[in-house]
Amino acid sequence: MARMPSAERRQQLIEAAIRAMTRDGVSRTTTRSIAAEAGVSLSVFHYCFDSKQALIESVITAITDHGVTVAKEAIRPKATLRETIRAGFQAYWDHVTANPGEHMLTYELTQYALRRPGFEHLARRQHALYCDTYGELIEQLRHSMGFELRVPVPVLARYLAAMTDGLTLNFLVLGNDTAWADILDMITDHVTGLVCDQVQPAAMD
Amino acid sequence: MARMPSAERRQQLIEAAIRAMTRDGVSRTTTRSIAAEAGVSLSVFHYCFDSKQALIESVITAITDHGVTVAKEAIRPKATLRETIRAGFQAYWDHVTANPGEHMLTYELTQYALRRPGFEHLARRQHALYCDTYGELIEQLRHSMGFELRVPVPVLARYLAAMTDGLTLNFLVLGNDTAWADILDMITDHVTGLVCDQVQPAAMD
DNA sequence: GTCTATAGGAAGATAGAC
DNA sequence: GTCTATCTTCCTATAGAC
Repeated sequence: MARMPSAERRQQLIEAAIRAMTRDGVSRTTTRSIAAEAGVSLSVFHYCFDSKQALIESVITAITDHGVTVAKEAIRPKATLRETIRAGFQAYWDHVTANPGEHMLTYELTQYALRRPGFEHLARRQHALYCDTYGELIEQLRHSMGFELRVPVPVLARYLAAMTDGLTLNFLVLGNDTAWADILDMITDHVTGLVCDQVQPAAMD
Repeated sequence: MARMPSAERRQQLIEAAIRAMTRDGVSRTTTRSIAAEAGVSLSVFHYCFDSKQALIESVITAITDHGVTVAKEAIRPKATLRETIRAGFQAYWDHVTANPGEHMLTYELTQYALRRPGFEHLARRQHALYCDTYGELIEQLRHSMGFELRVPVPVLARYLAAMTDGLTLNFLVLGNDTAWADILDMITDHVTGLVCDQVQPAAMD
């Protein structure tokens, strides 16, 4: 194999690990299968990472950061607040249905982290970042569209992070057998009802 | 060790497996550790179960049925619909905070089942049962307290199953650092607002 | 930096005595 | 039914040549 700087090899191994874990599940993914997926030998793996745990730590960080990006891109201002919220939920949901393996992997890694002593902080960082991201998106909308909320922003943010997580897991288990659109409509109504308008709701920033 | 009928030994091993998995996590629980927890030798394990997977199948079934029981016991009619709903959420939440390991194990087993070919049906059964249980509880309340809903029962049931699941996972990761009571209040308001009264809301069956 | 080869251990499952 | 002992396989990690 061609020689390559360590940093690049590390990135290559992280991406290979994500592919292998998405395909086979975290518990069935071995250092050998990751090295094979990356097209390198086993000792190259251990040249770049001290241990399997060190690699997984990098994988969790990468997956978490990517998840935050996905959530942020789901919000695109529309004509009304309701449409903005509904479209945001839909964009997130489209990502889930289009990339079930990626979301499945996220859950697996959360539990992996919770179960390894010294790794709990990675799981906490992941969920805290999601809560913070929702909080930022709410504040952003609140300022651009001009409204107040009947509940504190952190409470709503925590609820949204947890609730979407639960819907996602439920979809991963039960699949597309249900009128998910009805559920997204219902939570849109709920969230929309939590705002008390201060200016014209149709006005954009 | 004392001789024992197979059925009893099987039950003993299932309970030992649940204790070991709750303590160590599913992936770190071995046939040896289960046998040790049950106080029997490794070959007794394989005398009672063809394989580790066969035992885990029994464990998943047991855990799922227990979870349904917990959910059903959370609902106890109160003076008003709102109080009934709020107390139901609280009872479920008290169970989560008092038995985090049990709920954690439930999530782990769901993923274990999703990842083993031929075991997906156990994960689906688990989540389908939860949805059905919520559906039954809703119908029961609807008849005893006399009201109609603005959304179809299966939609609300699916939402409640998924949402509580998400809140639980969020708690398991982030712990008790938040005003969870505010979130339970908020979802109580939401659900209460979904009913359109047909008779006196304070009347009990 | 990358390779081949192997150390060292732990896992699931089985054999055969009692 | 239960035991001890063992088979077989697969894993992480390392050693040492190139």
